[in-house]
Amino acid sequence: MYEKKIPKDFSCGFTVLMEIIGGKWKPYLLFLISNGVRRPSDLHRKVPTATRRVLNLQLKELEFHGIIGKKIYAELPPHVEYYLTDFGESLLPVINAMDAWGGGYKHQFEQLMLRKQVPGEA
Amino acid sequence: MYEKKIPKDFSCGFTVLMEIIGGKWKPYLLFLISNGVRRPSDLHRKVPTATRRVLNLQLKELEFHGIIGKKIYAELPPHVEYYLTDFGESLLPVINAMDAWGGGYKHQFEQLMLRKQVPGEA
DNA sequence: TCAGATAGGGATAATTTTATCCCTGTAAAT
DNA sequence: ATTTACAGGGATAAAATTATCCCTATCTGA
Repeated sequence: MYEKKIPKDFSCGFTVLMEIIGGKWKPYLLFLISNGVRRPSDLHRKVPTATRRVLNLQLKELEFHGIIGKKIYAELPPHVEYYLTDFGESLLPVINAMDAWGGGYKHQFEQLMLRKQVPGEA
Repeated sequence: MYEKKIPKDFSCGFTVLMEIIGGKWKPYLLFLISNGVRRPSDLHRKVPTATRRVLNLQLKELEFHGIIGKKIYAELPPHVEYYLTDFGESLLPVINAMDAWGGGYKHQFEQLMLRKQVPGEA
């Protein structure tokens, strides 16, 4: 993936969690997969903003940690499907809690961000 | 802080949460502050790995979002104390849930990371 | 008077994460 | 025969985040 020069301290559970779901597209990919979007091309259609390349990288990391699994069908043209593992399922409540908290703050958050963008205005 | 070039989509609660606590030292700072470590210099002593500069930046962002507050005592030498706001308190359960999940996976995680480091070994 | 503690921040470098570009291969359809 | 859909990845650039270095100011104590 990428050889880190500054070692992280994984004695903290929080840091461990972040290592696993802390990629730009990972939480969204998990959401999609848990909602039945399984094939790489379908996932890409749902997240056209990201490149296939980038999605592949994030999927590979999720797979590395056993959050998702990958079924490769011996067909041509290629056919691949991702699925949430039981371990991955155990993550959903946590992600939902995070999303819920953030959702509650969203409105106020947007107000704040607006002020940041427009300090004096031209 | 830093003028971003690629706009983020904050319509998602998860993204909002990440914007708030997604800094390298922020969760740990929150933990410390919620446990009574209030003054900048004390926080730095607890996190000597980070520079005062960096801690200040992260603290400023937490303050910006109303997670923590700052009391400036009109004394010399300067005296500053941070505290968790009520809003910040509401974040603790979420952070705890995250930490708990990661803590449960920690052991297995360490095993995985070891293999990553030592593919074939010299 | 000089070191050390308090708190803060500008300028810039290093690190880490994402994005972009382009290439491989096969089968079905036009 | 050329295009399209499928899946995957190397090389490299850009963006974002952290880290490093150094300077300001005031008061206390040696």
